[in-house]
Order: sequence, then structure tokens, then C-alpha cells
Amino acid sequence: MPKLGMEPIRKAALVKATIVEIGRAGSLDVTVSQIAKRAGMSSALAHHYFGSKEDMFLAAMRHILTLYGAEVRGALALAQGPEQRLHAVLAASFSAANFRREAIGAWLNFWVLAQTVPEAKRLLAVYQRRLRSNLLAGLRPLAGDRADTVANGLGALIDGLYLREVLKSGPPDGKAAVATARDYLNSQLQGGDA
Amino acid sequence: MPKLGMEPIRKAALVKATIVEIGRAGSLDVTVSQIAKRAGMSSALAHHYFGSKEDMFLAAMRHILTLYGAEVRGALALAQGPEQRLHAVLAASFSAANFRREAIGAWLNFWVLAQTVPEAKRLLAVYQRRLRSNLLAGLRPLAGDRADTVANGLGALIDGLYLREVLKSGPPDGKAAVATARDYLNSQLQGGDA
DNA sequence: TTTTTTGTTGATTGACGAGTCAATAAACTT
DNA sequence: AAGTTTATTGACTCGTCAATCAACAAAAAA
Repeated sequence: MPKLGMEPIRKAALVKATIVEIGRAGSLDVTVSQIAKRAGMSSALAHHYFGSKEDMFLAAMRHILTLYGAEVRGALALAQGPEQRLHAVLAASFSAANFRREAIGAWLNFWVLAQTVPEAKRLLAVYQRRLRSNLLAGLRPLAGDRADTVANGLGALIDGLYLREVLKSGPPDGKAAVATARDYLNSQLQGGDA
Repeated sequence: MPKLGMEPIRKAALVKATIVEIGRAGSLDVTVSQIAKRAGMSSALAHHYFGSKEDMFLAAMRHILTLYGAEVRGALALAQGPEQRLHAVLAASFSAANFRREAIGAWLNFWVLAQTVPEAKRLLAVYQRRLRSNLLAGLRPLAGDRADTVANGLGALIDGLYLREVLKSGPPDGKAAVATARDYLNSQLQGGDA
């Protein structure tokens, strides 16, 4: 009994299922059938809504990046002054919503996808630019002309912390990650020439 | 005309070809035939020497890790004092031999492999431990009880720099990466309580 | 010189999976 | 009421690929 207006619901379910399946498989070697099954529909329907598996992957990527972006914006809105802004970015980056197994696993695989699929590369580049610009905004008043260098390092550090979480077992420890990043920040802002 | 003693030669060729193919494909989705072809033999022969594709991947991983380890050891042998030792580790990590497209691409994919294949995870863990202990050795005299924290951060930063290189275009810039890592080190050693 | 070991490949098997299609049905339009 | 659009799926096509096998060749051992 086909209810109308299913499209957005189905698509959302598929996107979610895609992330879960990639996270649980730990690779992009997930079948459309697996995804569709987890989303409670036939693989044919999945193909009906998204043209191809690649499209599903991209939609999943966009979703993760959108969530992350929203969280950063939210935290940033409340932040007062550069220090708080920097902290907001870090907190959002390692928040429970973003820094969880599934998302981390999926994220790593999207990085791999970016090697092959230009659109995936573009999306990741957008994320990087946004992160960079957010960090820079907070850093400029604090680090002066070293802001650029520090933003670079901090960005890489954040990505590295994500990467390393992949090998760890047990629930991800966002607190520890934030601590490491803050430690970096502190040492950079302390000794700097600003 | 079968010459004897082919095994090590064939295996080496396959390992090399595996790395090249993974690097060029940007994913683990490479066929045994592709690898075998690049190594100048039939896919059947590849299967003859390595039992399975997974074995080839693992051998390739070991190879990369071995090369890296050797380079670090070599650089460390010449280093005098903690500062030089730290620098040696960084230099080796981003040396032309290690920090090149193919190797970086392969390395990222091995990270993915580690999510599925326990032996791959083990190998990566060995690499991490070694890196950590090398850094720690250099850091302890310089950073005292902050050594642990700094080693943690620096390790993650190094991995992050590798990761980020994946998205960049053009030839990898090891110099810049070393500079970023050293910058981190400097700021940590300067402001520290040691 | 027979036998065994080592090297080598073309052909084949067997499985799996992305994407398509035809068919069915409920809702909405005219 | 007839026609159109949206939802949905089982069955099927077509391709790919890891792994195996049978067979052949040359060196080494017996």
C-alpha cells in the first residue's frame, strides 16, 4: 500500500544504513543489498532512489559532513572570543555525535573514496577548507602571523587523531582527543611571537 | 625455460607491483591479474607463490613497514643526542623513499585493511609502537614527564600529515611536512616544564 | 634415465553483485 | 472511470574475479 512522499524517508534511511554498514564492514565493500536490507527495503528500491551505489556513498558523505558542519556552527554561535571559538571547533570535532565508531570508520573510507571519485574529493576538500578557516579565525588574534602554520598543524593533528582512533578498541575517547589537541594549541600559543 | 630460484624474485616483483597498483588505483580494488601483469607473470603464478590476494596485501604491507623501519634505524644510527634522534625519525618518516604517492596511497589503504584483517591491524600496531618508542626515547630527556603526551600528539600529527597528503595534488612535499612536525616539537619543547 | 621438484600458464569453475525490467498496486488527477 | 504518477519487489542479465586445475617444460636428484 504505497503511501506517497516516501522518497525523503527512504533516502534518509538508506543514507543512515550506508554509514552503518560501511562502519561495520570497515570498508566500502558493502553490497547494495546489505544496505537496502538494513534500511528495510529491497535493493531494487535503493537503486530506484539513488541511481547507483556511488550516489549512495556520496549522499552518506554529504550527510556526515553536514552534521559535522551544523554542530560546529552551533558551538560557534555560543562562543565568545577567539579561545572559546577554537575550543568550540575542537569540541564539535570530537563530540559524541561525530567521534563515534561508525562515523569514524565511514569517514576513513570516504577518504579512500576520494582517491577515485572526484566528487568525494571535492567534498572532503570543502570540509578541510571550512575547518581551516574556522581555526584561522580563532587563531589570528592569538597567534598573529603564525596563525597559518598553527592552523595547518592543528588540522593535520585532528585528522590524525581520527585516523588513529580507527585502530583503537573500545568506545572512542573524545575527551582525550580534545585534550591532545588543546595541548598542541596551548604550547603553540604560549611560546609564539604574538 | 624455468630457471630455478625464481621464488624470491617473483615474490619481490609481486610485492612491488601490489604497492604500485594499490597506489595507482587508490583502493584495494585491484585484481590479482592486474598485479600479476604488472609484475610480468600470469595471475595463476601469483596465486602459486602467494596463496591468496590477502597474502599479497600483507606481504606488501610488511615490505613498506620494513623499508620504513630500516630507514629509521639508519638515520638513528648517525644521530647524536635527543634532538638529532627526533629529527632523524621525522626525516625518515617523510623521506623521499617513504613519502611518495604510491606508498602514501598504499599506506592509507592498509589502514582500511586493518579494519578487516587482524594481521594487518597487528602490523600497523607494531609500526605505531615502534614510532612511539622512538619518539619517546628522544623526548624523555627533553620533555621530562610531558614526553608521553608530546609523543602521542606528534605521532598523531605524523599520521595526519600522511593522510592529508592523499588529497593534495602534485608531488608530495616532505620538507613541508617535516617543517610542520618540527614546529610542533619546538613549541612543545620550548614552553614545557622540563 | 627415470623420477621428482620447480616454474609456468590457459582455461575453467563458482560465486557474487550492480544494475535493469516487468509486473503489481495504491494513490492522485481529470 | 480511465489514465497517470509513485511505490515496490522478485527475477534476471551480465560482467567480473579469486581461486583451482590440468598440462607442459626444464632442471635436479635418484
